[in-house]
Amino acid sequence: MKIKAINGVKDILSDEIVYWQKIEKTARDIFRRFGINEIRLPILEKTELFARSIGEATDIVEKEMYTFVDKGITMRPEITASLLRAYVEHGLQVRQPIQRLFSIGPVFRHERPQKGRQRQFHQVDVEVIGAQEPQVDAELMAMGQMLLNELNLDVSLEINSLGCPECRPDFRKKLIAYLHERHDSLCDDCKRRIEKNPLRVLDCKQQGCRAMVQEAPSIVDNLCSACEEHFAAVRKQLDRLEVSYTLNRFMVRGLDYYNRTTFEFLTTDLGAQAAVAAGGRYDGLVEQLGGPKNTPGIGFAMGMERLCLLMQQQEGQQEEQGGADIFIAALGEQAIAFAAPFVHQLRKLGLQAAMDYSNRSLKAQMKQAGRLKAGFTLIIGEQELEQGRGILRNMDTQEQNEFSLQEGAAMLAEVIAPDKA
RNA sequence: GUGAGCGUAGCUCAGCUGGUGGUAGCACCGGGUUGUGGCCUCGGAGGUCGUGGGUUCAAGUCCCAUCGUUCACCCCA
Repeated sequence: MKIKAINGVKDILSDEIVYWQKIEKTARDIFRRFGINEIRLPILEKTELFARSIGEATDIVEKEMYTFVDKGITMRPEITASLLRAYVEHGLQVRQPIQRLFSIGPVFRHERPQKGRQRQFHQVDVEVIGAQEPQVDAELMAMGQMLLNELNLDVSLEINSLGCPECRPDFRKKLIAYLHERHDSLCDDCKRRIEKNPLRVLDCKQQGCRAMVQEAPSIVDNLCSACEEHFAAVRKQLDRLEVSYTLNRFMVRGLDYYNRTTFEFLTTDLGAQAAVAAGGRYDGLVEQLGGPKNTPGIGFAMGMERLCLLMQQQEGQQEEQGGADIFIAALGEQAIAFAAPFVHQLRKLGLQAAMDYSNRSLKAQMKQAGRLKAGFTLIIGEQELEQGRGILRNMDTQEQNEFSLQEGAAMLAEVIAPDKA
């Protein structure tokens, strides 16, 4: 019985890794421009951290966490909580009142896997802690859009406001009352949601619920004046930054800590998994985790596997893996003995150099060189070794020249890759 | 947790109403080229048809179970 990877996790093989590297490289470059610094966080945290931040009654906490019950430790189902924990723990606010941080890594949720959804997946997470201005909300969305644009991805931005502890309870009551009146026309899931998470009904995919929800009271029409003002300013700023978006009055969040601005970057190309990035404001969460009072915050996370899928899917984008600078084909034990240190020297000089020790036929070695996408092949046989001259073949042009082995690796590097040597 | 589909070579898949598993494609190895890759050509290796039962003279094919997997629901990046 072969041992296979467990359900919901995936090996990322090297031909796919180019997409991951591109995402990370692009993200890091953009974060640099926006003054967002990296922070690396543990994957394991006290279970309580997630229960308190994400919410005891959320699906994530209730049934999706990988928890070592006997140790009270959980593998993070998201990054925001960990990042805020670190912020509070190290008192980062005293170094710089507004902290702009990002973190990249795996997160874990025990859900049934499907397209674009795994049990171990990876997020690029960005948080701006300590700034309450609506311009920050807009800036973050503009940055998200810039990032996705630079990855050549075609996505749309939807935004909404969820209000705050001032206005949401009233709206919630209003909505519950509305839903109760129409209880019979709701789907079974939504009947259940009325008490548990009434806002969720707004986001239901069932036709019947959808139609009914059109007439339902919407959050944006029931914001308190402070929230309304904030949201209006966010939208105004988005316009100034020329970020196009649509208002989705029915967008809600699955995590309890969100308030005011929420947003999602969506695609129609990933089946049921529309959101490639999502986030929102969480004023109050930092305080709730023991941090300074009235610390606002906002952030979002991007799903890396979803981005990878999209990159591969949209416009057949393909990332090419770079090839070797040179392959040394050595024929015979003596040539192999000579070539090995030569290859080592080339590597020291910064070139990607390769050879094969198994003394295979030249044909086989040429084939291998081709597979490695080598720019050049240096052929060293018994004869060449005796004469001190290798045959240097340009693999693209098929041109061949003699190369005097006495000239050494540095000269060879100069010839084949002057930019690297 | 719920529902549906699919498990045949490393990968992608044929295999009809049951009758000996395919010169299949890609990839791999070797020959054609006594020492030259990609293209071509010839050959080779690679499988207990997911597993366990059942029906049958006979099961990759039908039935049941089980495991795995995919998609969808729930939920979410």
